[in-house]
Amino acid sequence: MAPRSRSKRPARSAPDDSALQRIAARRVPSAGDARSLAEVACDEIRKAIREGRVATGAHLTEVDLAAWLGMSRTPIREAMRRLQSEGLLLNQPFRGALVMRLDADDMRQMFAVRELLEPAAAAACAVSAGPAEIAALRAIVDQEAALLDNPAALIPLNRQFHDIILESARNQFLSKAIAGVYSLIPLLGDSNLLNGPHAREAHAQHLAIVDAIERHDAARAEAVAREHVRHSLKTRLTRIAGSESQKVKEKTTKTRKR
Amino acid sequence: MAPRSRSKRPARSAPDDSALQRIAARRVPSAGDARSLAEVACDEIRKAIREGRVATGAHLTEVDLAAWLGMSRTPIREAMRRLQSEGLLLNQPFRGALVMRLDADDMRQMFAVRELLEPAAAAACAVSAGPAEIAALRAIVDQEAALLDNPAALIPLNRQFHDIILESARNQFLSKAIAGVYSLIPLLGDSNLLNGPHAREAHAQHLAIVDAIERHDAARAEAVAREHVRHSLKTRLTRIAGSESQKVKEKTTKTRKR
DNA sequence: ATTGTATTCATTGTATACAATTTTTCGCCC
DNA sequence: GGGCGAAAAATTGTATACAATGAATACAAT
Repeated sequence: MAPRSRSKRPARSAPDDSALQRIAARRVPSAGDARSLAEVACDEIRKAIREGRVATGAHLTEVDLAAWLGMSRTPIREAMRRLQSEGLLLNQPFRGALVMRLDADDMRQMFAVRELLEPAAAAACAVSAGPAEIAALRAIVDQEAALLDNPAALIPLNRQFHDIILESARNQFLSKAIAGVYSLIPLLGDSNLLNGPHAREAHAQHLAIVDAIERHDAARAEAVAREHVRHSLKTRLTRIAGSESQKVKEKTTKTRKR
Repeated sequence: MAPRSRSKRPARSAPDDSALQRIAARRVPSAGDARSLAEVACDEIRKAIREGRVATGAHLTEVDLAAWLGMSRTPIREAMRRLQSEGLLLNQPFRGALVMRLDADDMRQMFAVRELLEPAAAAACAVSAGPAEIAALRAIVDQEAALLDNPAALIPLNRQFHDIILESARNQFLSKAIAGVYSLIPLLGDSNLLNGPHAREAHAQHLAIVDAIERHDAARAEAVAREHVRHSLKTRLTRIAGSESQKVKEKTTKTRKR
């Protein structure tokens, strides 16, 4: 037990100097950050899943992840438990955790729930949104209009848009239910917004939703939101059908690591 | 296959022989139980909340719970994290976790979500339920009819009824969304089924739902399920209004400290 | 060769020590 | 008496050692 004098959390002795580890440590120690390692681990694993660095169906164990992120098993355990309860990981007792994989049927189930919840949120928002919230929504849609050819910028805007609607709906249970579904969207692969025509239609629907909310027309907001969800599912299913033939060769280029 | 040590989790050196600890340890060691202490802690804390042994708004710390249940902080931490993500506990950094308290407005929000999800589940069940599932539902409703004056027996039946419908709906995301809401119902206090007249109406509605499901009449199942949720909210709100005057003396269960 | 059994391995569960950070308390000066 | 700051207490975060258990494997007997 050497009395190591570790000043701060960030720069631990990391024999593993992979890029991921450094990204994790770069969380600006100056500000009153104080993020726990468990949170860091959670975000890193989420990001790795979202970016496809760990394939769906991959086998993750506590020791592997601990070595990978340069921390002990304790925060890793906590992160894995959280990701399991979110549904991103599937616990396989004594055999590691699997990165959840969703097939087309799962996707349809997910969108069936979104089709229930998101229109209800839009309707509730139309009822209770104040001027500030409407202005915020309008601002986002305006930014979208200017960035229609920049999918990378569109994605966070889209998230903000839906977050504001959810907040304005003023129903914590509705928010939590939708959040539970949203957290699994990364498992579906790339965002629909990378598809130009889809992004334009989505933007038009966002605009129609904001218009309806501004007029406090709950029925209209609900209807457009429902159409928005349906359109999103349709695009995804089309993409799946289109990439069906390419699936085979993708297998070969998959993770060669570990 | 049992020539080896049959000792499950050998009674750890527990200087604390509180009643709760023994109850936790008495989880039939004969079967292939193998429940982790974290699960035990989770269930014990849930039960204590449900039975009102810890008041809503109470302050729980890791060390207190660890001493209470006779285990180390590690499994307690895991249990608390789970309960926090379920929404039963609210984390107050460095001040312990609060047992969440729901007011009448929270209750309305919760039931608004139930009114979205449960009718959808009933409708989906009406579409996809097979003979076995319909028979199971019918059996439960029959048992209910015989136990209308025994609320304690009615409560698990009610839970089974809704669980079967949820399973038959064959949508894991819908199930998870509803489960997320159900887990907070203990925070609302005693079950509505303790109220005789309500129990009878609820039973009649269950019967109507099963009839609709058996005829695969999704619209009817959905409508009755919606009415079922609304009725449940109405009963709860009436009870709150009625017990409003008694709230003062409930304060006595607070924890004494310092 | 197959099957039953013992051994080893991999993985997870739990306890404990310690570090870090926050809240609280207490003494001090004004 | 009331702010102010430092020490103390309380609480949580993290690492690590070890125990327990499921899975895998080697090996012997038939």
